[in-house]
Amino acid sequence: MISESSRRRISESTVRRLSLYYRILSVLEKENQATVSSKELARREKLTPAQVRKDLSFFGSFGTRGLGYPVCELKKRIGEILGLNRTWNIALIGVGNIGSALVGYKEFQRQGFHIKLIFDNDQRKIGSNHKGITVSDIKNLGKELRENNIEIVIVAVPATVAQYIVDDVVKAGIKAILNFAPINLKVPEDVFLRNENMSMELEYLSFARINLYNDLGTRIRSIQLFE
Amino acid sequence: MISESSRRRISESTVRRLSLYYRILSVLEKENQATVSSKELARREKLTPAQVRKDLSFFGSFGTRGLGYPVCELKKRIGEILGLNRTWNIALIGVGNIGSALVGYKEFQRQGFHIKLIFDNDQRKIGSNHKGITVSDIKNLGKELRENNIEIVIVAVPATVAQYIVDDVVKAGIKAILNFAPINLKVPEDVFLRNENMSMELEYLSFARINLYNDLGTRIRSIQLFE
DNA sequence: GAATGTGAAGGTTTTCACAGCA
DNA sequence: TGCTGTGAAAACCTTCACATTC
Repeated sequence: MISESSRRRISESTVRRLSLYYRILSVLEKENQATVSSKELARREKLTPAQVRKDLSFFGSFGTRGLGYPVCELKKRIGEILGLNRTWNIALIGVGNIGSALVGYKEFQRQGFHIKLIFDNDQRKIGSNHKGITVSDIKNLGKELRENNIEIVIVAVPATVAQYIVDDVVKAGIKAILNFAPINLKVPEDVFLRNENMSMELEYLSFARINLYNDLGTRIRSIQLFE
Repeated sequence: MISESSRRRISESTVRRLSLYYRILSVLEKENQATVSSKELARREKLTPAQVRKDLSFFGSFGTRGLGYPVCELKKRIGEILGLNRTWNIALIGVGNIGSALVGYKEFQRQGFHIKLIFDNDQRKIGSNHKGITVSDIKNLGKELRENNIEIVIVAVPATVAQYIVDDVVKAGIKAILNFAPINLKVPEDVFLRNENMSMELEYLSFARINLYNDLGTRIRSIQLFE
C-alpha cells in the first residue's frame, strides 16, 4: 500500500500533514476547484511548496507539470493512504465528559470513523442511549468487541482505571487504541497506541506566552507547524 | 525566563516532552520518590536517556551526577518553564459537545487552566449554568474578555463560524488561542494559535493499521513519540 | 510559461560517547 | 560506581534548485 516509491520510510510529520492536505482538498472539492498547485496548498497550511511536493512524492506522482494536482483524484489517493476510503468500526469506552462529546463528534463520522459500541462500568449509564447507541456493560467487552468486528478502540476513562481497561482491550485482540486518559499506558509492541493529550496544547500556549511573547526574535520555529 | 543557557532555541518537540516529564514527575511526587534518573524518565516515556538529559539541559543543570534529578525540584522548575505555577484565566467559546466536555475537564483545573467565562450564541444556552459558570452572550465578548483579564481563549464552535469568532477574539486583544474547530484559521503574526485536531490521531492510527500492520520492518520511527 | 518531481544541500534534532562529578 | 552534562557524530527532515514535462 506504500507503493511506487519502493519502501521509503514515511515520517510521522508527513502523515500528519497528509491529514491537513486531505482537509483542504475536501474544501476545494466542495468549491468545485479542479486543480490545485503545491504553492496554493502550502499557502493554506503555512508550509513551503517544496514540502508539499516532497510529502506527496513519497506516495507517487499525482500531479501534472505546469498545472498542479487534480483535486478530486488527489483527495481520493490521500484518503486511500490514510484509510479514509472505508468505514472503521470503533468502540468507545467511557461516556463521561469527553466520551459523550466524542459520540457526537461529526468529524469522525465524516471520515469513516464509525462509533458502533459504547461501554461504561456505571450501572446508571449502562442501557442508556447515546445518539442511538445503547451503552454496554464493560464486563462484556471482549465478547462484544469480537462479535462487532471492532478495529479501533477509543479509551476515555479516568486515568486511574485506564491501564486495566487497555489490558482487556489488548486481550480482546485490538491492535489500535486512541487514549484520552492523561496517563502513560503500556501495550505490547504490536499494538498501536496514540494519545490525545488535551492539556499539552494549552501548556504549549502557556509556555509561548511566557517565553516568547515579548521576544519574537527567538520565537520558536514552526510554532504553527501542524496547523 | 529562558534563562541560564543563554538563549538557545527551544524546539517544539522539547516543549512537548516537558509536558510529559511534568506529568510523570507529578506521579513520582505522589509516590514520594525523591530522585529520578534520566534512564527512568526515558523508560516511562519511551525516549532515550540522552534525549531527556539534553531536553533538561537547555534550561539549566538540575541533576546531580551519580544520583539523578530531585523529583520535587525538577517538577517545580518545569512547571515554571511551562507556566503551570500560576493560574491562567481562560474563556471558552461554544458549549456544544466538545465545549461542555472541556468545562468539566479536571486536568485543566489541576494545571492552573481556569475556565472563567463561557460564551455561546444560542439563546437557549445563554444564561444557563455549566459547572457553576453562567453562559454569556457572544455579543459581549470583547467587553467581558477585557473585564475578566482573560489571557487564553478556547474556541469550540462549528467550523463555519470559527473564523468570525477568532477575528473578534483577536480584536479583543487576546494573544493565545486554542482552536478545536477542524479548520485553518488566520490570525496576525503576534497571536499564538494552536489547533487540537482530534481526527488527526485517529487518521494516524488508521494509516498505521493499513500501512504498517504486517510490515513492522518499516514501522514508522517514534510512532509513540509524544505518548 | 507554469508547476511537478527529486537529488543534493542545508538545517535541525537525536543519539553517541565520554569527561566530570557525587 | 553511577549518572549527569555536553560537544561531536549520526540521523532525520526541510528547503533549494533545476531538469523535466505539460
